[in-house]
Amino acid sequence: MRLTRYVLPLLKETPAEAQIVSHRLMLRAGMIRQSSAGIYSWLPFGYRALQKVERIVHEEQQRAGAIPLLMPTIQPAEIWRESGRYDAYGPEMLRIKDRHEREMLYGPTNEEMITLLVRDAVKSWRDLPRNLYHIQWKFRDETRPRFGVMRGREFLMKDAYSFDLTAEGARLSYQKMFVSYLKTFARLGLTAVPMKADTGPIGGDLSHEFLILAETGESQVFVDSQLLAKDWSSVEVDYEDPASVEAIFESFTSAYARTDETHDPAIWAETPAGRQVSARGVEVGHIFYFGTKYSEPLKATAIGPDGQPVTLEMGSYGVGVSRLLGAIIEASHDENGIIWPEAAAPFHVALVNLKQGDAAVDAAAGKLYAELTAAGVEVLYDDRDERAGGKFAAMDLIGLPWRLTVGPRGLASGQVELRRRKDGATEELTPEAAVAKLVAATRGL
RNA sequence: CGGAGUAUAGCUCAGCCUGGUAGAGCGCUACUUUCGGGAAGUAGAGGCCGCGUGUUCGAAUCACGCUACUCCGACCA
Repeated sequence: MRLTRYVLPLLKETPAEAQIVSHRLMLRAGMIRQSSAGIYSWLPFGYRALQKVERIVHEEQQRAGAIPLLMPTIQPAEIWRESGRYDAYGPEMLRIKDRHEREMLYGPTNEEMITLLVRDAVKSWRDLPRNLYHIQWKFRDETRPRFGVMRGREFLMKDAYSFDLTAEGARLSYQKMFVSYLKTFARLGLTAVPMKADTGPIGGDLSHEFLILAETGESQVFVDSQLLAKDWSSVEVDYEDPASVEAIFESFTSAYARTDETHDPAIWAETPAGRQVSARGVEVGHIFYFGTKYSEPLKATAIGPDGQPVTLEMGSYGVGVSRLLGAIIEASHDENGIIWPEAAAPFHVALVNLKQGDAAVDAAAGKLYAELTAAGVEVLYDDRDERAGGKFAAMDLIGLPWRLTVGPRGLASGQVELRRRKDGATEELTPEAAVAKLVAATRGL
């Protein structure tokens, strides 16, 4: 993409409303603009990042056996009456009426809707287990939205729902999603620590929140450093093998990791003092096993092998996709701007033409742009007629993983400059070598 | 939902106390010089001063009402 043909409204100064760094940087980098409290437009650059994250979530869900579908944002009130949640949900639910005075709502979550779909579509134990998910906008009318997309009212969420014949089966479904979350967050360059969460009336140990450690996190967390020291980036699993899934689940849940909600000082004390890490965290995922809480009132059953109907065992699994964008930036930035993890970066490379209008530089940069693009590398080509300092500052702000600089000085000796955003590592190399290196570095993203 | 604030140019803000027809910096447009880490000059464009009512000869400024937004707290992917 040529910057002169793009829409990337960068802000030099920090907008007054932004309190935390990710919100400031998302506004300054031209990713989002607020529409009303807790509701945002995603500008082209932010939308690309959102799509990158979405794609990774899709891939890891499907790898774990979940099946994508798409349910509506607007739901009829009656299905919530059927589950008994319509009155219980409270003012967080945005309730609306259509022209026929029918009561509708903007979905804050989809348990009812998916349960009804599955009730009609799944009749036999042979059709189980199943896990269905979608990535869809949700609305929760929070009393106090804040922190940009970290706590919006409208937000993009991945929600998966598992259906099993038995509680043991549901446990495996739960563990598969658990592992899938580990892999999803790892691909995004994040360490999202699974923490024991409240299970409500169901009880048991099958609810976890995944939190990214960040100073601006909303929750206080307590974690055994041994858990943080694990290798998060190369979790290998065979989803077809329950023992493999279980082993990973066990290895990531054995050490102490809790938020202030479930924190128990007595148990915490059993963790050696030298390993006790207390920090702040941002919740980016939450998974539950809740048994027949919805299948019971909504009468979702399947005929078992013995010919008798069985009420389905359910779990639900959420990832705050739009929130993840904020969380990634909270976890990865410096004083100059965003530092995108490679997998989430809106573009792979910022190609900087230092002397727009100079025939030799234009030609060299244009050739690099064409070759990289043809090779599948996503390039944002800064072909604006700006001074070097302004371009560098802008590119630092938007934080693409690589910056390839072409200028008359280097070109005189046949060199271009390749700089890595995350550590500033810089090298001079030929344009051909730069293309080769970038193609190799971005392969498989 | 309790408490506290804010609303003036695209952004950051001044002006309001003490009423007299709208300001700065950045950004934007044109030109000149400059040009490898946010350059300088000159000339421009850009405002129902959140909305309404009232007071007044006259309201960005005073009074009342409303709306939106932000912050602190209680709650949430």
